[in-house]
Amino acid sequence: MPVPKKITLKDIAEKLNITVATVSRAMSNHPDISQRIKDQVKLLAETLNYRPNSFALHLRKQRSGMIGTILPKIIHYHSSTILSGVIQAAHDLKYQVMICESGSTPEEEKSNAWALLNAGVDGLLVSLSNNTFSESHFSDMQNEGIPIVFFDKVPNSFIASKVSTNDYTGAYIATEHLIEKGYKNIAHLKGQKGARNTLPRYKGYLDAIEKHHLQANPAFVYECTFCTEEEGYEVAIKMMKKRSKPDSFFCVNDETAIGVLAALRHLNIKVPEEVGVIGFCNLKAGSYMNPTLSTVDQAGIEIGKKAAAILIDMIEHRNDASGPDYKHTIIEPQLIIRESSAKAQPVSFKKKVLQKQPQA
Amino acid sequence: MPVPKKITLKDIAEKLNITVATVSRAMSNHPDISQRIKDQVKLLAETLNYRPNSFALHLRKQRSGMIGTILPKIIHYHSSTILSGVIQAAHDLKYQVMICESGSTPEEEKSNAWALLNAGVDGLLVSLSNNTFSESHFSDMQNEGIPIVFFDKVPNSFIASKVSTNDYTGAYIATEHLIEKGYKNIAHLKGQKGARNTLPRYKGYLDAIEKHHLQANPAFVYECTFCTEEEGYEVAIKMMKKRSKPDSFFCVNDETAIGVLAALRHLNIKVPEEVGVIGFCNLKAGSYMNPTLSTVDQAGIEIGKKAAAILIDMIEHRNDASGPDYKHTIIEPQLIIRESSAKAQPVSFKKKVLQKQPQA
DNA sequence: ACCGTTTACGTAACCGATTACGGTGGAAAA
DNA sequence: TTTTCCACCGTAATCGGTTACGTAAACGGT
Repeated sequence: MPVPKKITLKDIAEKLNITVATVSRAMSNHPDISQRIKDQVKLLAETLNYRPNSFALHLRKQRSGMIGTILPKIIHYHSSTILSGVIQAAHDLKYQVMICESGSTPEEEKSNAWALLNAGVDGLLVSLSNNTFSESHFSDMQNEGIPIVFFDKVPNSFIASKVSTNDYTGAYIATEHLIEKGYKNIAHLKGQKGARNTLPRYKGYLDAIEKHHLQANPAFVYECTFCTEEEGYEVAIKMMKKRSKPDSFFCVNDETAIGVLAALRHLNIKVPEEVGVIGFCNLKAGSYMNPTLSTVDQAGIEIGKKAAAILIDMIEHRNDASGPDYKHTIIEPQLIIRESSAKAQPVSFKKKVLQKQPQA
Repeated sequence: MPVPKKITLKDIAEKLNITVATVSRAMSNHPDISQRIKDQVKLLAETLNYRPNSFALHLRKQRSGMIGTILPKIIHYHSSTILSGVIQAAHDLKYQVMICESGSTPEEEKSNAWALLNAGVDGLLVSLSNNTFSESHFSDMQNEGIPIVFFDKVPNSFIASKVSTNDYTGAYIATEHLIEKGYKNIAHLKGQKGARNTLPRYKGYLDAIEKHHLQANPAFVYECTFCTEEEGYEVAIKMMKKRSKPDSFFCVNDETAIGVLAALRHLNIKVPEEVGVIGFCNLKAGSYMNPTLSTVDQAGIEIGKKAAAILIDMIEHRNDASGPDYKHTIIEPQLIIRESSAKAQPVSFKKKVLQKQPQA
């Protein structure tokens, strides 16, 4: 197929016997250009289907209006939710989004970052892989003046702009919710050893228990290896077959919580009457369960929107005199109470709550 | 912060008292350049952290190595799976992926397409929104020589390269599977009126029934409005309360199938012993159900990979003398048999199967 | 000594836009 | 009539690379 040659300003200029400069100015309504020429140019541009060459514009402006996004895996519900937020915010600000999957390896992550920069993105949005412990390549980029915002899975010590959910308070309110419902022996299925959110969630769990003067039982805490439904199932079966068993489960994610629900069903244990369960992530699947799964929602859309907005702000103010002030924006997660934790409240607690809110 | 000036070939040339042309050639190992100069240039480029300006390269080559992807919604599991496939294939071929969400409106779809082209993508990957009935804007682009591949939700009559799953055979094998399991009164929850896959799946369902000499019962066919779990639940409750009720359900998607499962559970009907259920999509949630949900897997990764590969092939051969041959690549879906349809086979059918495979 | 070839680099055009600066022609002011 | 000024458009530099073409020096052969 003879690809139709792309129309350039030069083509229009030649047909009208004027120069490209005049055409360019006519297109952008420059006051120096007569109305007659403007009309001619615009008409011809319209009929020829002229569209400016983006490559030339990018070269001239030294900006592309594109941001790059790197995340471990897209198919995770949480990831795609965040990505959706990124895209929405970016589009509102007239930016396009490029995307890479690091597949949880630091090497891919690094090569993806450079690939995106080589493709011409104005800035980078990065959700770290669980296996990334050195952020040196990102500091190189920062030193070169490339705007970077970390989101969701953010580095601990590395100084940069970050946006993430508060894993600690998420775990805290989930655990506290179970306590308020009257559960006293709360088990916790921890995340993997390396995972970034494992410790904050564990600490939130511990602190909520301590705050409410309950005893944390180390036998009720299990560190997951895979964080899958299968593992949740097996762990719950084991725990519930011991003599000293928990009366509720706070799980590091919804997958394991769903496994726990399956185990309890298998053991003919009533949820939430006998045992309560709460997860973390607000997977769609949780609302399909029987009973439906209580969980913690991480407001993925908000994380994505916020991160993109911050990045684009950095891009558009990168020449400002004042240095960049790196901030860590923390999005508060929200409790989603469904059936798996909806036990009737013990009377004592109802009283407490009423006392706290005298004019309920 | 004083953004460090980006190093260009000019900087290197000046420091070494040579011209940019020489530097350029030295960097690309041109035979005309002496080893001494090459060494000097490469060393300096390394120490100065030189990286070529992508905008200049794009302008020169008139190609960016980026492809644009438009899909209705990313958070759908099926969409993100396809997207993942697109990214994998694109990266293997050294392409980057830009992405837009059309949110199921033709206007967004159109503006997204132009926005991607204005951003400089070399080609377009499009999954149509359900509400897109006119593909005229895409034909404009095609006429301009812009490579476009439609995937997943593809247009019917519009002539272009397309990649999609075979909805017809997917429905056929799902229905046939139920028949082989001995179910005889198969209900079908159809998709929405407008949706692209509604009719093929309906036809696959009908043909499988006819092929096996069963009677299709119009009372067992329901056209969904929302295709949600709730709707599946309500429809199943209604159907199962009538005098003449189905003994199995083939649902247009897993959501409605999950709703049907919930309804049957509520009615204390045993699955799969009394009633069989099969969905379509292979959502993760289906494997969490009790009983686990049989379904049809659409091989999203394959769709994405194939579509990206075809598009990039079009991009890289767009100047070939022969015109583009638009092909419709059809990916065959796969039956995922789980508990919700795993009834013991009737003897007659076992015989049949054994007869068909004499040396089993 | 003369000429052709090779080696190794420079010159300049090009990709397609934007824009500072320069120039011309005509009308109004002096 | 000359000067001035403005309206209007052209010239050329620029962004940062690539590459066709030109050319100086060195080298070898006769």
